[in-house]
Amino acid sequence: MSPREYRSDKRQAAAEETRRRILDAARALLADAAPPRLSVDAVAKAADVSRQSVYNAFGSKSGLLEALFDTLADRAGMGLADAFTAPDADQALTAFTQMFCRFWANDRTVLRRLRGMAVLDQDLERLLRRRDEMRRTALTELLLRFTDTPDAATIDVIWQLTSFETYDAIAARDQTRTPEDVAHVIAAAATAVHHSMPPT
Amino acid sequence: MSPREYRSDKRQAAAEETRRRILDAARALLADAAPPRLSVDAVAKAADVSRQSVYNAFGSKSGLLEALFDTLADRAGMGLADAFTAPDADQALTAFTQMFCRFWANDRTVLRRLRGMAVLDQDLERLLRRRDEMRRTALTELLLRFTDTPDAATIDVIWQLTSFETYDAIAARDQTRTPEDVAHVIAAAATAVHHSMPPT
DNA sequence: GAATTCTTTGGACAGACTGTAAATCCAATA
DNA sequence: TATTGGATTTACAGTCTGTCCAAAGAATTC
Repeated sequence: MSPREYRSDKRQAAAEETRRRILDAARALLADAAPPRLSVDAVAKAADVSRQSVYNAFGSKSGLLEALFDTLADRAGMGLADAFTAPDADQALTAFTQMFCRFWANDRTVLRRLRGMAVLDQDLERLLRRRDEMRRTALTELLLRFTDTPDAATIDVIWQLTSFETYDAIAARDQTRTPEDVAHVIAAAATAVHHSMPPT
Repeated sequence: MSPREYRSDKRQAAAEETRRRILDAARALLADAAPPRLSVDAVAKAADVSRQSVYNAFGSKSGLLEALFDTLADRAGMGLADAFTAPDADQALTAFTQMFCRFWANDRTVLRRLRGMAVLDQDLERLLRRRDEMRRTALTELLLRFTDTPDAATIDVIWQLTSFETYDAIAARDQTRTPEDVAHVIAAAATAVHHSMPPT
């Protein structure tokens, strides 16, 4: 009748381990060259785990994709210190851009596919939107350090310039460009737009 | 043995008609608020046509999506005359931007979903890439009228600024903006980037 | 050691979807 | 009237998601 008190570290650690294995397998599959579609079955096989365990750990395919995106996205936003300690707006914008381009470059294929899948998956879509929104608030804060009332339209444009879509498109245009090159191109555009900002 | 010479206008017209009906139904479904997924069955039902007819007319679901995108995209590129007769680069870029924004605004939801599906559909992906490439060559030609050797990186950025992704993101940020407002915001950014173009 | 709890596994199943095939119907045409 | 292209109907194979359940394995508590 009265339930026993259970507090296990080994079991919890093991569960975390399989979670991690599944996420790793999913990431590897999505990063692979030709994945026509990502099935839960394929992920389970790649992680050497039963299909049921995937549902056990993440509830659904959407849950798995959301968790995967979160693990990738959590790494972003970490290195924004450079941008926020820059002495002027140009250097701040450049640091901001570089930071995100590094992040986009890291898991480019995976991110592109996740974003594609989000179009058909409302939960995932909401998650991505929330993350993009975080980038925008960070950008707004950044510009507030150098401008009293930054123009909303300008922020929107720079926000879009620092998006994954822009990085992916520019990087795809010229395969010889390194992520740093792409960041440089985007940062130049961002500062140009910023300089043309109308006075309020 | 010898096949009759059949040249029917009525039959061909009827076939065209069902094709059109199917495309219309698919577009309507994709434009609808909450389409969790677009199945061939749903399209057939909405077009009041058998599922087999869809395969008859388009071969596969990919074929249907490609045809749908083509009918939408063919309307673009029509109204570029304004841009190519503009007296200076700024007006040309503005006309160019407005033209595409009008197009993006027309079938915004459908385009967004088609682009999402393209991530999981190689044929569709190739088609979209080809269309985007056409926009880039048009843009290059346009800038060649006012600049001897336009900077490749600058073109890439303006190309991205006039993309559907940029339009969609900027329009989504502020629902009160009309398509013309969005075009204005983007055109301002494009001209700013163009002005900052490094001399060659 | 024995009971208890959590996790994983395997199999089976319903339901939705894509794509193919064969038989049939219908209207336009020769 | 016989023929033909297109549309319909029905059936089927195969894949995928998501759920249920019974059983096994392992760690933890008593």
